[in-house]
Amino acid sequence: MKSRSLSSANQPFFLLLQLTKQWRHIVQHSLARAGLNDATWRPLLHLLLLGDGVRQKDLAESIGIKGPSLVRLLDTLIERGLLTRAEDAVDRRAKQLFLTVAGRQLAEQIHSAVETIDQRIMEPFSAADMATISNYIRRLEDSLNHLASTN
Amino acid sequence: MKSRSLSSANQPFFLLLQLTKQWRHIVQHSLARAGLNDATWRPLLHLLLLGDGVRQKDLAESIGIKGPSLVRLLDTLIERGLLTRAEDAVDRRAKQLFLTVAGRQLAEQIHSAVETIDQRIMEPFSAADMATISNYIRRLEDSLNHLASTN
DNA sequence: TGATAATAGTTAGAATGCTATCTATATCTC
DNA sequence: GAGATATAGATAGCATTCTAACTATTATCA
Repeated sequence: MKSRSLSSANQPFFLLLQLTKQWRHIVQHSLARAGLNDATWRPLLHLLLLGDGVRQKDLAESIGIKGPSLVRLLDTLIERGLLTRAEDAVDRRAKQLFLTVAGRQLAEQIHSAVETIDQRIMEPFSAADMATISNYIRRLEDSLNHLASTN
Repeated sequence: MKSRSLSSANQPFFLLLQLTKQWRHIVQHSLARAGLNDATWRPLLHLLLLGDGVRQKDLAESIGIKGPSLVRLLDTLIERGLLTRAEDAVDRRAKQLFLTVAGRQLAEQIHSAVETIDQRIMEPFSAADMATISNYIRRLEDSLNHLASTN
């Protein structure tokens, strides 16, 4: 039995899957070298960017994960003294999140490390390239959303 | 404390992460509707495309996962009678993989479902768009590989 | 040719995501 | 304002991936 063409392996989404996997790998590696060797860096970074007092729901959405996935990560980070959970005075169902001093310091380091990586990766691309890429990503998003909504 | 700009959330890799997540979600959903509701579709599809007799190592690389991740998936698929593992006569460390009749039938269904999804997603894009996208993906790959190799 | 390296696959255990379900609180509608 | 519905977060359990360490076999080369 001869193998048929590997058509699907050349489809954009297959390649993008590989690409994003490698990007995460590089970030992990760089953070590990800076002594930040676990994967809870995303909540810290996004909390830094969103600002203190954000709710878990909004942090989860910013990171791109679901609420329950975030809970365990936060538990770990709180255990390590990097952030705190506090009841929201306005809505007692909700919790607000705050970086501790140590958490903020770490988040700054992460921010700088990730920014450096992204800059280095995008170095070979011109501003026009970047704009084109953003545009294609937006169009792909639209197409995916359309397909998802019409089933 | 005011929130600073959400710069990193607009970086291409963050967006690509979301994009690929959604793509996988759509594929899962479509396969589930066709009665193929588990996530072992990728080994079957890639085995179909690579052809019978492929080694586990090569299948893992084709899928984009590591060897140990594949082992359990294959165990499950073999248990369900969809494929078989056989010792390679030439290299007795290696195993060759073969689709059963049922496995091949299922793999054909998966192939057709995934192809349909990709076609529908890429429908709004011209051939020139596709070429441009492929080119950008290749350049991003190169840049990532370069960064990974030079640390 | 015999010691050392490398390679294919497996096993064990951890990390990180998900869905379904639960509790507590808030909002909406009649 | 009471009952129905919706929302924020937590918990439980499953799925998918990884790394590290192990076995068996093959390749290298001194």
